[in-house]
Amino acid sequence: MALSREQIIDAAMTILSNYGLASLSMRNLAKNLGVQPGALYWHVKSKQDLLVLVAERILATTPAWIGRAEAHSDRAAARQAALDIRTALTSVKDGAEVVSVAQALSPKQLAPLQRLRDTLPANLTLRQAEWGVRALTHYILGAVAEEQTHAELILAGVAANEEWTADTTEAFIFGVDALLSGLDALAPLRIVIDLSTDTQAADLIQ
Amino acid sequence: MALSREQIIDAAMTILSNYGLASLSMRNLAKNLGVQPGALYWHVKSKQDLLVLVAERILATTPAWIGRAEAHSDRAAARQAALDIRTALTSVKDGAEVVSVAQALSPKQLAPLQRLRDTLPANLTLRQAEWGVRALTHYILGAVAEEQTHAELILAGVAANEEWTADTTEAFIFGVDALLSGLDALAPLRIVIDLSTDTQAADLIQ
DNA sequence: ACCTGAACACCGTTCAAGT
DNA sequence: ACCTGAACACCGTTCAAGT
Repeated sequence: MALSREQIIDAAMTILSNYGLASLSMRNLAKNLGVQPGALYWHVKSKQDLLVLVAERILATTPAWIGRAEAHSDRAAARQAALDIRTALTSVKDGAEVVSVAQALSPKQLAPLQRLRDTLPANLTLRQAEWGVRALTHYILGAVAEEQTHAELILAGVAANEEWTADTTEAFIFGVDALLSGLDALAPLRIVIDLSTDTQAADLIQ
Repeated sequence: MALSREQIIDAAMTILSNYGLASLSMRNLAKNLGVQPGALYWHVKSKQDLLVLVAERILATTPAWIGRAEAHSDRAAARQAALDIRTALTSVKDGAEVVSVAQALSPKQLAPLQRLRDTLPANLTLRQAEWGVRALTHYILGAVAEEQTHAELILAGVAANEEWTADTTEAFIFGVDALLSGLDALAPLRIVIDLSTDTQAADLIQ
């Protein structure tokens, strides 16, 4: 049967889970699929292209919270969203790094991250909300990437298991809470105006 | 005259400035120095080793604020420190990515980042301060890396110059302020105790 | 439509041997 | 002490040619 794009992503995920990003080469991937390297390029434009697909797959295990208005502006929901993304990233070796690279290659292509916006304080400016999502995203990806590479260095016996390593979840949440609390504090005062009837005010908010 | 480690770092910085991280290979570096690739390995343990040295050089252009107690817990000082780090990173193509990689390879080796701690709220727990530095670091490196790769994509004509690109400094500061404000909010209440005379209290704080 | 074979232009690293 | 030459084991990507 003919090779498929989905098969390629599957094989990539397997390599990632077992050996990590360093082993995810097009040649090695082809070997695992019993195919010549060039064959992959009929299904996928480039390695960068593939990495974006893999990143989407990694984040796909994320629950479909949000997009639902009830979650909006709920601090607990935001914290939970961050934790869900974290577990998705942690489910595969070097997951955070893969997503980081993918997001650098094609920014804002990754829907689950963009959906963090709906959990942020509702009274943020549009620009502020955009900045807030990016700040949260940078924090999450950076923090989890550090967790993962540090954990792998320990497994390899290269690094010592320092004391701070232990409560990695607590540390993660601390950063998320700090960011969320700060976003709340920086948000403009909440002014109750019905924008559907007051179009002048709607303009002012940009 | 014999090659020196310093010369190698110089040449690496030149390549970085002119062509970016993708062009910084050991082989290309050797060619620029008029030397065989193997020669580099007498002065440097590995490419990873070199990247850490280059990262230190990039951050070395950072002013030697802090470490001075006056800066401690001053929000304006913290904001300025973050901005100084940002300009250091921006001074070289892919600077933020280089430092990110270096920091992933040998965490906490990079002094200027660690010195951010001295600008954080003084009443944070030791653990909290450590987490705070890491959160700030992740944010700074992530945000500046995005700025830089996005700017390079625009130069290459690959990406469109979207509207949000403009006030990149404003966006950066917004994130820093959010984080700092959040850290303030999460810090334990400030209790005025003279630890030099009250050793029991000193123990409690860990 | 889908893949092979083979090539092109690269990598990082090691190490005997030279000076 | 410092470097060359040459090799080892890899990369991503392209593309005529096959089926």
